Amino acid sequence: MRRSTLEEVAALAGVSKMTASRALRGSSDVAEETRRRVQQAAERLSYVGNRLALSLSSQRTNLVAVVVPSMSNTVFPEVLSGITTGLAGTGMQAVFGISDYDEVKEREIIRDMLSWQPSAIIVTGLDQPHDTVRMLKSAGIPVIQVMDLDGTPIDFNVGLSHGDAGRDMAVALLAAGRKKIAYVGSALDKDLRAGKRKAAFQRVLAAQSLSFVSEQLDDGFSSIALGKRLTAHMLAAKPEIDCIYYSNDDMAAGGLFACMEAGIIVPSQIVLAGFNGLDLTDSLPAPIATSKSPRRAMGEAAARLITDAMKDGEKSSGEAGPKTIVFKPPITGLKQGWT
Amino acid sequence: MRRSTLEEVAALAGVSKMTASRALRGSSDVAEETRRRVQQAAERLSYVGNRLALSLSSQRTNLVAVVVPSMSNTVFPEVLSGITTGLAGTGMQAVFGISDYDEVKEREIIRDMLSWQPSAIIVTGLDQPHDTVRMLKSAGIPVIQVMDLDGTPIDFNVGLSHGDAGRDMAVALLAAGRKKIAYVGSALDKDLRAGKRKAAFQRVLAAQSLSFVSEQLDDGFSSIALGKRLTAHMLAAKPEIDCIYYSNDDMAAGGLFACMEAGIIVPSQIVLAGFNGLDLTDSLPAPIATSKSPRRAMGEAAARLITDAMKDGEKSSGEAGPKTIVFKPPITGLKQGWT
DNA sequence: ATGAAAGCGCTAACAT
DNA sequence: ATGTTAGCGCTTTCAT
Repeated sequence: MRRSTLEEVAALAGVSKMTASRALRGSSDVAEETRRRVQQAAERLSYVGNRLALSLSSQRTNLVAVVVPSMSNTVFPEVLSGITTGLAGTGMQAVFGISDYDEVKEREIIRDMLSWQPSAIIVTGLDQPHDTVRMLKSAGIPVIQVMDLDGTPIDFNVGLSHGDAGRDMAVALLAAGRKKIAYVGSALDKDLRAGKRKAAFQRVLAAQSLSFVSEQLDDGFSSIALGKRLTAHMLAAKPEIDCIYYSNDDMAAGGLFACMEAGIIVPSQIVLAGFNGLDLTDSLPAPIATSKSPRRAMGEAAARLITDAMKDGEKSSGEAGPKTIVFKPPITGLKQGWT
Repeated sequence: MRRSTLEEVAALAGVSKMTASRALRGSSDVAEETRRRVQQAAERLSYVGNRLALSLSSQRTNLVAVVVPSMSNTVFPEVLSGITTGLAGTGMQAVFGISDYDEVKEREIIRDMLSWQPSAIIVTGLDQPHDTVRMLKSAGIPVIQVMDLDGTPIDFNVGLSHGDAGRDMAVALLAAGRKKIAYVGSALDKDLRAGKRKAAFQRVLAAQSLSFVSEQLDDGFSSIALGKRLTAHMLAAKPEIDCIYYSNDDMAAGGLFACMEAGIIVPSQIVLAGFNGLDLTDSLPAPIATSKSPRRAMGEAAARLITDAMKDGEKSSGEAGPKTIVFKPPITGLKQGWT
């Protein structure tokens, strides 16, 4: 069953294509009677409308391209969810792409997305290679970089400083009296933001003439299972550790389960700290410290930035709102007095 | 900076639009020298290509529309991930939409997706209302319904029987000697598949003249925190319960944490059972029973069905592979001898 | 191996 | 309030 076209609807309603178009889009100056006939015709034909033609003709797609590194880590779907929510009712629609933490794939996906002529594009992080940045710049649309602030944005920027997050957590753990701190992480070559947190954390330690008493790193992607395994290893080798900083909450939750199996009491014997503030962390049988990143809010903020930019574009007005939106993730799960 | 067009690339290379088009798409009959000149021109202009025009002209988008109910439950991003993986390298590209478990929203999103003229569409479940089904049918493209098998498919179907899953779990729990079984669930009016599992579970109980000794239901979406809260309530009221079936693993994991806080030993005192087989379930400090649904594999199977259908479409050949792909989720986390 | 003409389905801009 | 003309940027088809 071939899809019916506007022309067919118009013919059935006995009007011109143009009138049919106006009627269906709810233009004001169409006779009520005409509108009804057109709508009935469209209904009868199950008319759907061809947005390729619409967008090509009108020169705007109302598409927002979004590129994230992964769908496996809950964090990114949550951001996407926020973006979708923020875009709801604006006529804009998000389209998602996954880069698999791969710069080359990311470039190809961005190119691909740009070929659909989106009205704006949201990408993860600030660490795109030069040629990707060049491509983004020459697209001539608002570019929003989300989730990270540590770097030089192309255009708009929404996120949090992972350097600050790592630093703050180190300060908080030291303030809680922890001295023998270890690190457990994974895929740091791919997850650059986790690397920034770790580096900042280490800088704080170094300032106190301290360093990680042990490190467990793995190439695989972060997961509860991996965090559990690496932690079990580490605890077996270095039982004197009194604190572990993890690349994120998944790993830290796994660490908690490893401690429980080893009969090590959290947090009195050992404090565990992650990053993200996954919902999970509020329900665990023992507290783990974490930085609560507002994923959904970041997504919504990015969406808002775009809708605002579109409005400003229309009015061709001068100033276009703030270019950077800063979030500060609070630390939870860490109480004083655990010395 | 306005986006450059094929015409501009062609002009810069000193050839016609058509030759430039062929050169960029790697058509065989273009002089090597010409091809080089065109590619250089494209490079110089950061030419990206307009897929709206391409698709409008060529009458195919190579887009696969995918509609899922949510991004908050990890399960769906995993399916999307599988679809993306399965589509990689085929020239097809997935586009995602979220229905928020709302039939009306779902219809509008499907309509919207169809307006982009996708080459195929994947939707979640078999329970779309009539008018949505009608719309899908009249789209004239392959329709793949995923994640559920209990119902009448429109076209292709990939998934598992939630009825069977609920039944099998009931049988297994009874075989493990559990008698006082309770149910904890949420959003059953929206998550129809969880409802199917529960109903089938109850049928098994009824056949043994049993029924749930207690039920805790909630309107909110499933989460670890909610599972924990509802379980704590239930255990306080009915300490004699020796088994709880949950609407899914998130809820069950929360249930486990509630038991741990209450000092109730899992699984000896109480067996907890969920659904999905989240990665989490392999690492928890006590086992919870679950049906491992192969989310990623289901996504990949759906993708494969589509790529096969496209090939068959080309050859215009008769038979088009199996229309239904059945997955059987194994039960894990449940050992005999817990009587 | 290259080019010219026509058209994909729609809307913008200008009539009337 | 309705219609006409032109064209969005590309590919298809047919020439050469």
